[in-house]
Amino acid sequence: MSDSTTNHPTLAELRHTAAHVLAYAVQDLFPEAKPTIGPAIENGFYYDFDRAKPFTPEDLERLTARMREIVAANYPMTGEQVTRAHAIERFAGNPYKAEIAREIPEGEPITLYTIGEFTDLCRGGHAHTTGAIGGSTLTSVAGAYWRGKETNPMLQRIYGTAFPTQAELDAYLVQLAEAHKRDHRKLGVELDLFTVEEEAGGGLIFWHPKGATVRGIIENFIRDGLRDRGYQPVVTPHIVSEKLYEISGHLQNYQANMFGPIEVEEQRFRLKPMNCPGHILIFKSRLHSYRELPIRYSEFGTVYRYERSGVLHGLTRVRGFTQDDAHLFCTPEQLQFEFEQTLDEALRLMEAFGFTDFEYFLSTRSAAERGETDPIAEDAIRRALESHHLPYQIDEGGGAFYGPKLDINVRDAIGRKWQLGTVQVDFVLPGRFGLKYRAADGHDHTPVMIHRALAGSMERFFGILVEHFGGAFPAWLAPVQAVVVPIGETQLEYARDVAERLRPHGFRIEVDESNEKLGYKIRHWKTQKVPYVLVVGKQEMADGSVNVNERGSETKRTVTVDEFAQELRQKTETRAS
RNA sequence: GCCGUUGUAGCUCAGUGGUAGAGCACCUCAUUGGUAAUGAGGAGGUCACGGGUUCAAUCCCCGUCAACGGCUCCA
Repeated sequence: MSDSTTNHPTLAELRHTAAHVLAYAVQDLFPEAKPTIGPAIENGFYYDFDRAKPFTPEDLERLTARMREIVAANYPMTGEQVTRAHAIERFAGNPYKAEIAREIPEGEPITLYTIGEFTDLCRGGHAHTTGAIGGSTLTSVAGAYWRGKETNPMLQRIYGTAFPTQAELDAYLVQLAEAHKRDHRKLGVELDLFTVEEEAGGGLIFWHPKGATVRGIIENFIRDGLRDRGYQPVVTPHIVSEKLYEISGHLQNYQANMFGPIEVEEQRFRLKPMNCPGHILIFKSRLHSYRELPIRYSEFGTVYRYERSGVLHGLTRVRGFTQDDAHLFCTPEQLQFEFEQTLDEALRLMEAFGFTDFEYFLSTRSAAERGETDPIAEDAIRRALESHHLPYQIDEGGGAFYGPKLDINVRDAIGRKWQLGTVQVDFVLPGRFGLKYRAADGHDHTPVMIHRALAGSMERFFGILVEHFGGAFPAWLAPVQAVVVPIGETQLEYARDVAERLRPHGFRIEVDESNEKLGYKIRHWKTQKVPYVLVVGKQEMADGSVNVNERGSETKRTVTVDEFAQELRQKTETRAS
């Protein structure tokens, strides 16, 4: 790094500078706390301190006030290069800093940076002065292990964020509030979509009628795609003999994520953590000719994986979930085409659900796991990405234990990233299970497998959709598409009649039979984010119409029931947003 | 699992060492109201659970459980 401080700092440099400012403030107010490391991160920065007592929210307030003074003082950030011996001596009272100084490779410069009365061992990359920080705030405290290792001492981590201007900080805080409003856990309760029940245990999802309705629509969409691309449905058990997972390698490679054994009549069973072994057994149950390939088995397969209680989170990190899973068995020659078809289908799915911003990761197996087929598998993935002109990043060692994979991440409506689909190439499991097909040469050959889940898990996909749409599902997805609201009791029969005329079209229609005033009823359904409220009063009853109050629109219009049906049909068929 | 925070009505939250409150939601009655909250009444709580201190604990202390924020970001 040639220039370690700059007049036009990047956001990361600015935030790294803010981390120094925080450490300075901590040095002033809590001199006993030992600073360790404090990098910039995606949405701000943190700094870890070794201190016996945790920081309280009041401590954060005091620190924020002190940081403001340090920023206002506009201290210049000055750097100096020192010898290793000097650095180690300088931080003799701080074993963490001393450890870092000792570990800096020979030949790399060791630098100290100072603002005001605070000097830190630091690689550099800062704003020129503390005054460059226009807006900064501390957000939370958390425990964190030194260097992320559970066996190391726990430090106190303070999180914060910083921006060049106060206005940008304010905008960020507004975005945080927006994210909070869209939180699928909150909307899940408010819109009666799903719950996690304490009596049942964490990480297990109860889908209420409205959530299950949306899930059904998503599943139908996926099923249509599977049918069109020649997949066959299969169904496999949730619990099978442990022996199956010995053969597959899951017991050796995946045990930490599996629920423990269940013993029945001296046989050990396991809840399935993945669907592939089951699908493999179906493939293996009889001989296959090369003429049958590719064989594509699909299943909405529910799997159970052990996750530590502390990491469970709403619908996005759970212990039981259903994958839109499928396994393709093909010849090596067919691999490339099948992989590309799968990628096409993944893109069709995500675009239909309103995602436009994607990131692709090619995850390879770790050096220890790699075999001679890995380059072939990786090449298939790379060629598929390149033929689609899709940019991608490489995640080394992030692959499945049986092979490399392509992961697709999306950005939602407020810019957050989520991992959705995964497509994996597997030369390993077919061999382990002794899978064969009879080739044109009359000999048996081992097929190649593709594992793929495009939505990933129904739970996670649904949770992401809830946040993406902020609970306001487009008409084709909404659990209730329209509510017929009579103004007074005398229109109730007519309202029911309207609903009965719409339902045969397959529309999801409710009638508001409550004894409330019109304004109340409108408000209720608006807060429930129903796409259409159909108001019917004397006039509408007289001419067989409905007054359409559409979500997101101020204008009302009166149309016949048939006209409305046509409009809703059109929106549903085109999956209009 | 580990660190921190929080557990009071279905939800959001007040509150006190002397047996518990509001708003919304729910139920009943009146009202039949033309586009985001009609009025009145009612029901609803082992104050997360277990132990301790105290004449007395929802409140203080200890433990357990759960939820939430983190525990990947490397001077």
